[in-house]
Amino acid sequence: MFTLAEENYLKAIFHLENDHGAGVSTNAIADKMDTRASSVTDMIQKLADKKVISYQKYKGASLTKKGKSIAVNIIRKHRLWEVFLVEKLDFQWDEVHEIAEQLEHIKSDELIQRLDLFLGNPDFDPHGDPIPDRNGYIKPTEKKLLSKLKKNQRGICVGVKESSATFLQYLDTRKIGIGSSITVIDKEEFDQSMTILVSNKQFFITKKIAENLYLKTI
Amino acid sequence: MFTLAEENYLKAIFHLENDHGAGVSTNAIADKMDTRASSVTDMIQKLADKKVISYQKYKGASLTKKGKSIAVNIIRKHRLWEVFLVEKLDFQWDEVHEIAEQLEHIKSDELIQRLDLFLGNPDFDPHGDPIPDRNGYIKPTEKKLLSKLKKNQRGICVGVKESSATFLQYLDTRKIGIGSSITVIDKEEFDQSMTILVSNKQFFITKKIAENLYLKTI
DNA sequence: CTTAAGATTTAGACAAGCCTAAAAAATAAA
DNA sequence: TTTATTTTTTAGGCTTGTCTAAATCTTAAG
Repeated sequence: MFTLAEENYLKAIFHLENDHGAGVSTNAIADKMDTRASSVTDMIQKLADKKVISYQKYKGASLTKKGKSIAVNIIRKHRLWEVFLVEKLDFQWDEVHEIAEQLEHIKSDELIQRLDLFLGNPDFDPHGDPIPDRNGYIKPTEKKLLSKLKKNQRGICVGVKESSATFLQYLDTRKIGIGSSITVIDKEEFDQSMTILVSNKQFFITKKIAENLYLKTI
Repeated sequence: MFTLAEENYLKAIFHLENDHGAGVSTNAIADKMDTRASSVTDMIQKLADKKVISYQKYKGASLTKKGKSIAVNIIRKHRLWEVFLVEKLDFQWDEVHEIAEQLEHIKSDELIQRLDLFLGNPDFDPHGDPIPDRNGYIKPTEKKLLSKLKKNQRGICVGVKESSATFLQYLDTRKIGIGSSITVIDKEEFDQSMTILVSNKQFFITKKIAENLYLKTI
């Protein structure tokens, strides 16, 4: 059995490997977990002893099969709970992350199986992230960052990369959500900023925003 | 904010005070928490510092107003989650206690308020225990232990005192649940055992069973 | 190739919660 | 009321997960 702290480290390492390729540095983990590098070293040594990551001094860490399976299961729980909070309890999509961070650590396979059924076996969470199935399989989705689109291309918003409350609220005020159609009206070479069209309104967005919106191009 | 361990101590002290009157002994808490008396001493000193219990060396502990309010809130959460598990996820009443022990520590007032609404503001949990309202108010219920009934008296089962899985499963096999009509056919002076009638079947039950079933007499 | 900068690890400390063993206080028994 | 028993507390230690400061390794620069 794994402690809350261990589970959080595994989850963080999973996300880091997913975003920036295998082999995660101590500092990268410390950054993500908002803790000190020395604390990370302690923990990854423990996780290596438990065979959930492979690790060599000074060479970074990466999840073993077992570690990945644990991490994916936590993510599955997190995303299912988010669906519950939004679909059943009428929370807004920017309010659910923190609560799901707690709920994801509840230990009961039966509970998650039943929750999944109760929610109708959803494929995506409220932010468009895919929900791993019971075996840890994550359906691959072809999605592209808005920042990769060129002038005049368009797509449907299928997810967000960041899911901080502030970013989601930013999107809300501009009526951008999962399913929104987005067209690139103009793109500035210099700073990668864009003018986009969303439901007949034009918005100016920075590179940072465009790098956190996933689209399915059409 | 209170840690998981602190919350569990407060809950235990609340239940002990409820069952056996104010002023709870160190050993009683150690027993309930399945821990050592010395650990209890450590913790109640800490809780006293935090003003959630009043405590004098060698004299036992009792909850302050603040401590009681925290304990009742945890119990409220526990019971609401139990309703959710049984009503929405189709768990059996003997399967929910352990999961609710985890869920009761999730921190979000908004969550509980919405959960309460989603469940239709239930008054009782699946074991017949009253659910405290948002202000910590527990509706007083007139209920009597089956063990207090005399020969030929009858009542409706409104709750169980114990809610261990083994006891609840014992009741299930005899088709005894919330709402069952129970009549005392015979009561043995010597050992307080009883013969009872439940839905046209007679059962022999020991004193211990009778002391864990709450009835509303009619 | 040698040094400086940056990343990582080690060493030592601390708080929370638990433990065992021993001391002290309270209670029951003689 | 004095002794024996039980209860409770203290003392000291252990683990988990964190920290700071110092040491060590890696890498980038000259």
